[in-house]
Amino acid sequence: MGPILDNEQNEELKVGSPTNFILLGLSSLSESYETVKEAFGAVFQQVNDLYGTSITVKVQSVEVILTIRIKCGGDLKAVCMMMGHAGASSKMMCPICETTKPLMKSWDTWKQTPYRSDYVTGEKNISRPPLMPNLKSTDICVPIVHVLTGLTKKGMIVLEKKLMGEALDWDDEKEEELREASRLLKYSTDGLKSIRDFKSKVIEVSNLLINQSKNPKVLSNQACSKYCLYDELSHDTTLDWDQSPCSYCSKANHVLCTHNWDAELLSTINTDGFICIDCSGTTIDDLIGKDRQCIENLEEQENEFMELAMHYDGEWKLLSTHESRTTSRLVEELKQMRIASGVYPRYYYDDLVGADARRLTMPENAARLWGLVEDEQVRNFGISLFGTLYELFNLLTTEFQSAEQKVQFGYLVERMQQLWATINPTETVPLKMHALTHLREMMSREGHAGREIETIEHVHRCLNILWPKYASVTPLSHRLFIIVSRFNSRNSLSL
DNA sequence: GTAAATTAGCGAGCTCCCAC
DNA sequence: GTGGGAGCTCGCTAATTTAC
Repeated sequence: MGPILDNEQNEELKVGSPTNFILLGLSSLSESYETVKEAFGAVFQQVNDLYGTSITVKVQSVEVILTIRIKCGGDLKAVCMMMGHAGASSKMMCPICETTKPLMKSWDTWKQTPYRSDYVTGEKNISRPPLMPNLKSTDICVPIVHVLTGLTKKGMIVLEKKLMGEALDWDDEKEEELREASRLLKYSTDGLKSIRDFKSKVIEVSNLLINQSKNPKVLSNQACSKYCLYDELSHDTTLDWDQSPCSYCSKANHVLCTHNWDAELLSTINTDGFICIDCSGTTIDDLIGKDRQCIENLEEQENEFMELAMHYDGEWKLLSTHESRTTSRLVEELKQMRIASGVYPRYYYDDLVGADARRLTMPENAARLWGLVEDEQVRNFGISLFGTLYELFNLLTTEFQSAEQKVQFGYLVERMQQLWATINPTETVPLKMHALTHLREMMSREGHAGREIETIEHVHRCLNILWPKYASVTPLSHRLFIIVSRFNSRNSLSL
């Protein structure tokens, strides 16, 4: 809820600042009519009852009576929901006026926009009771930037379909070369990454093999004497084999084959917890079986290691042409390749359209885009269209208090609609273009206050970010308290 | 200078609703 | 039942920043 005061406090109010807003409620439910009504029905009822009532306030020490006005705003979907409207796809698609879709199919009739006089459930696509029935159609405000950016984007899509196919004369063969280069680049970068991963895998496997083969507890002296091919060496008296006493008795019957182990390695062996054959209750056959299993496991590990090593060799040979080329360099090479191609590939076009819609309102960008179009007349209209949008955005950054600024706003909206109709004479009028007409009237009537509605969209976005951020805070009432505290009485909101 | 981490932007896919 | 328009979320990618 945002109070907009027409007194000396006005100077401190910043358009679009959370300072102007008091958060009355918060819900993580879906934006459907039923859930919103269930969650906030009582609040809407109270606000609705305030409509048209009077309060006495002091303005410069003089008591004056003010009549409370209630304004409803948000994106078109939210406005439709508030007024019980069926939605933008319905026949009488506008929640503010009684225009119909058929009228929108012609640029000659689309401006017939008689305001709705009432909101009767079951009539004129009002499918549910309005959440605030006291509100009139003139109380509905449309978020300005929301509409303008939407139109910018929509305009680009329409123009893309109509004009770009003809405007860009590209070389399909060359484009395929670039696609191939992109695929190679991806393979190269993935390959370089896989080599890094492989190196760490080699280290991991090596450590595993060393650790496993270091375990002396596997081989008992008896088992070793039967199994090991170097039995005669296993009793080498130059080595002290009996350094591993049993944990439960004094026996130290652990022996290792000298073929595999030298004194230095033996000194690194940890024999803590060793249990002799007698105390462990195992048989010689058990131990031999265990030994065999151990050897097989070792062989499996070695085979895996060798396979990886061979794979590594193959990978490296394949990627040797990219030796010393880092990811960044490869990316840069591809960029240069694209530039050197000498055509306007779709990549270039994608970059242009993929940018923020607002960026396209800059005259130089509009000129850059329209420079691609051969048709001089279309180019001129296009530049004018985006130039007009640019001027509209600029006007919104002003105080927007003087009559001249309001007239200028109306003129720019009119000009934009004319240009749009000239460029897209056979296109159905987009809903946001229709909303622009209401927006023009609203800005003229409400002045700078009309822009406050835009803040609602900002608030919506901020809350969508804040809510999951505090998801772990319980109980729910505490979470709500934190979020509301962050929101109310702040000059700015940092997320 | 390079790699890792972070951030912003975009498109696919979704729901909802209505017209045909 | 199908298609279209509106807006939303999610995941991917590119751009940017930060760390080494």
